[in-house]
Amino acid sequence: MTKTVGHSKANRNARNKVARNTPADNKTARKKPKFLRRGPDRRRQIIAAASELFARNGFEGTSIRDIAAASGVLSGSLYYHFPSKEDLLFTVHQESLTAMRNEVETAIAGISEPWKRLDEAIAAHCRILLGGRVTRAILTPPRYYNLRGVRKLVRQRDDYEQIFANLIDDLPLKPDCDRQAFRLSMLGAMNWTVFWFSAGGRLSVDEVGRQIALMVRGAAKDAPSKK
Amino acid sequence: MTKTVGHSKANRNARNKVARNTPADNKTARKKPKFLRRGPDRRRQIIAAASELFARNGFEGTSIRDIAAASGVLSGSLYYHFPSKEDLLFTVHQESLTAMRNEVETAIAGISEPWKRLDEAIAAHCRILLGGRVTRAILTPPRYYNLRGVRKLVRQRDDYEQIFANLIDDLPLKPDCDRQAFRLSMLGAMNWTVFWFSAGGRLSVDEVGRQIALMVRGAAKDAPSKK
Amino acid sequence: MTKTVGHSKANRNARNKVARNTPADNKTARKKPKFLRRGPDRRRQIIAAASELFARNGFEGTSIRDIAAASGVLSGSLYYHFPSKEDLLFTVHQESLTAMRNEVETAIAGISEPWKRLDEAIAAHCRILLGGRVTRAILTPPRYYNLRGVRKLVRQRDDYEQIFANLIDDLPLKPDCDRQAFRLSMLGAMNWTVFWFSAGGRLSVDEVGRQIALMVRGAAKDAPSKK
Amino acid sequence: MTKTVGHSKANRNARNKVARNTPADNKTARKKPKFLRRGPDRRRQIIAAASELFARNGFEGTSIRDIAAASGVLSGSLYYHFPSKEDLLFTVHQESLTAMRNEVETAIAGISEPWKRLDEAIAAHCRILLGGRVTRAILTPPRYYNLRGVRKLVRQRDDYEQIFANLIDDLPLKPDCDRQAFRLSMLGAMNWTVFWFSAGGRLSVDEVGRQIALMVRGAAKDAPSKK
DNA sequence: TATGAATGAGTCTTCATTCAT
DNA sequence: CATGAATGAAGACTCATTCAT
Repeated sequence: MTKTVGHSKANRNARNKVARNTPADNKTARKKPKFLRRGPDRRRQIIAAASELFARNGFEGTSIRDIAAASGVLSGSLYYHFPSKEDLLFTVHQESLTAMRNEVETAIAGISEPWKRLDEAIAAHCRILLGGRVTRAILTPPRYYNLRGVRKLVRQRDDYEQIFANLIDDLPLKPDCDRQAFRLSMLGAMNWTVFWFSAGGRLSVDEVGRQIALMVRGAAKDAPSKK
Repeated sequence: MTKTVGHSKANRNARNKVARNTPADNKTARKKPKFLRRGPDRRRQIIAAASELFARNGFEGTSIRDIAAASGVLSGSLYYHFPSKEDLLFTVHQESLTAMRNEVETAIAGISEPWKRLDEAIAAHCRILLGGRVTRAILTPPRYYNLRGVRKLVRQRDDYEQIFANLIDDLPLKPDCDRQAFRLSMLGAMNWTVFWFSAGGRLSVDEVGRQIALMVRGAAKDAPSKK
Repeated sequence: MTKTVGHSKANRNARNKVARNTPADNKTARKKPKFLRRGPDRRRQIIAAASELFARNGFEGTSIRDIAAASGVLSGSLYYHFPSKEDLLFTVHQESLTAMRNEVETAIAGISEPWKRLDEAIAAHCRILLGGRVTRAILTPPRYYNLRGVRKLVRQRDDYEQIFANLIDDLPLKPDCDRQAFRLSMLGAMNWTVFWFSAGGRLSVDEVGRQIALMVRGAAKDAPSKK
Repeated sequence: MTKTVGHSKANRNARNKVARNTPADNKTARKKPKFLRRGPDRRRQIIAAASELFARNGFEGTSIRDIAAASGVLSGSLYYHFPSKEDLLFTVHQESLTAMRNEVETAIAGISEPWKRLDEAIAAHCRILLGGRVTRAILTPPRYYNLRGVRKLVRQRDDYEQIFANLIDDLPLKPDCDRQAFRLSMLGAMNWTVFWFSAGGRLSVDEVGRQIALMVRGAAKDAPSKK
């Protein structure tokens, strides 16, 4: 009944080093820039490849070799950069959430009208989500990984979603509207788009965001339409 | 070092009937209850177990052995009932969709007011979804299976969702509201609940449905509140 | 390095019963002819089906279920008639060899000229071999089965081939011709036909036999020797 | 009860070089000689082991684990060198055919008398066949593999056998001798030797070849025909 | 840093065999 | 006699991971 995941001896000990490997500190950790290293950053390449593959095929559906191939490396080499597949997932997550946070915070900066702020946040969230640069795993944190890892993951995600919680707190909503349910439903509507949106289809990314914002307005006390 | 997969503990409660047959007590309980679980019940048991596991862990995240163990059989025995894991998934899908269709159609039968019909449909969808009897896989058809199989799957799901399309067609919506986007967003809000709803939490299943219905009302031309 | 074949508990004990199950004594062993039993003889049906399948796909390439299906039974039922797959093979063998022996002995009966006798024996051997009623396994006794079984098999085959040894003994051959090598090469030429002969092709079964007889004549005393 | 597969004992002598790496002594000999068997030799070792095992036990009768064990590797490692068992078979085939072609072409080079050329070709074919370095599978292409693969196999084999067709074309044969049947029967006589020849027996490899050549001469124009 | 090669546990699946009915 | 259902060992293959070079 207990499923084991891999045989990752290095998981615990090695994770510490990398887990907080934000873009910030791999700038400092870079040593001996040999002439052999192509591209500006192998590590970035790997993250990008992993991000896309995880998003497309899921965590279990993506093999380390897939990621390696997409990064132009052999699978063994990945382990120089990341101690385990799970760690790579965590990093991808973190990067994704950071990117989303940036996008959303930038989008709402300087706007004060509450509904307008929400509109922009929704638009930003959809924009980055459907841009294909973030991982589907963000959205569906697999509950079955070892707990330590997932807790961190979930905490990060919750931190990000707190932005929306704050936005919603500022909204005048009908009294029987539960703000938590509202937030989660709204995020659901947005996140779900990854399963049906297709680039180049009838609806543009922007239009998708606009429609969700439109739908969500309804909970307002007086259901005001956008002006 | 082997990592354990978290939820393994949580499995117990959901499987009391079957749990007796785990490898652990094989040694003592063997041989006697073999023929007791015969008949078409076995098939149902397997479908139920698979449904739950697929829902919790995804298709790739669920092993045939997991399903077998949860059904009180050995892995080889599954193949007496289903020709392949994929086939099992398809069956689970079909059953899930049939169950959902029944629940929803029953719920809206005899109701004529369009918004009320939608309310009931939402409630029914959430009810069955969060009852744990349907598979997350319905919701996120993995694109990478063999195409023939998936096409069938997607067609079935689309057939089901057509119910909602029809419901929405009858709704008086604001002119700038795209009915397709509306439907997909609404389904997203509902389907996403499987990722955050927890039974016994603050919100009941019914309340969740009510809140989604509430949110969604906003897109109405005049945003009428429930009476 | 040691491969186990199945988990056939019943092999030894049960084999005794069946191993000498010639057509002769299953006529006596037949009891209670219920109205349910279709066809003259289930047992024969199974042997026929097995014979053809072994011949076409080899021993490992044929599953008990294949044989069962081809006999109109379920796999479990085969075990009423034969204690194991290997035993079935042995029976098939025996039947094949008996059939071949009959065919060959009939063909040469009443002929006295040694070369003519050989011609007829070759023709008969090819006839029955290419008639599809005997198993390829006769020809290539897999050396890796449990020794007891194979030894019996090989003995049977050698008994049959003794007919040819006798035929050859009567032949006036060149002094440097080794009669054993002659026999084995000739049998090789004949047996190999199963790998290339195709019914309905340019050459008839009879013609194939004739050509082999023709080729083989070369070893005659008065054939031209190497210079 | 588990049956052992006979020849397992006979494996030892043929595998002395590698046998050290069997599971048995893994415990003591581990970790040290890992990198010693690197390089393209591994590939050769695997091909050699596979060739022998396929020849002895057939394709279905040989497990990937058998081959791995005989190569001093674990089964998973084979897949680093060959993408599939079938692919390994194809490679073994190709190597075998190449080896045979070389041997035969070398043997007949510089000889002009047609019968003498055939004698040498037969000798060469038998020599390499009975040297144990080629696979029985060459000879009996199992018809049930995926068609694409088998077709390639068969084509290769036919290419090789074309050498003999050419040789035979130069032969003055009796008018009623079918040259195709002659070739196939002759090849049958040769190929069949793998089923009866035993090294160290009464007949040497060379003698076997000589005897087949002798037998085959019968089809010569001036050999005595049937009366 | 990267790679080639290996590892070993795990995956899905097949199959000979058993046995209660 | 036949069947439906199960068993469990083995099969081919995958994959995260390791490590000497």
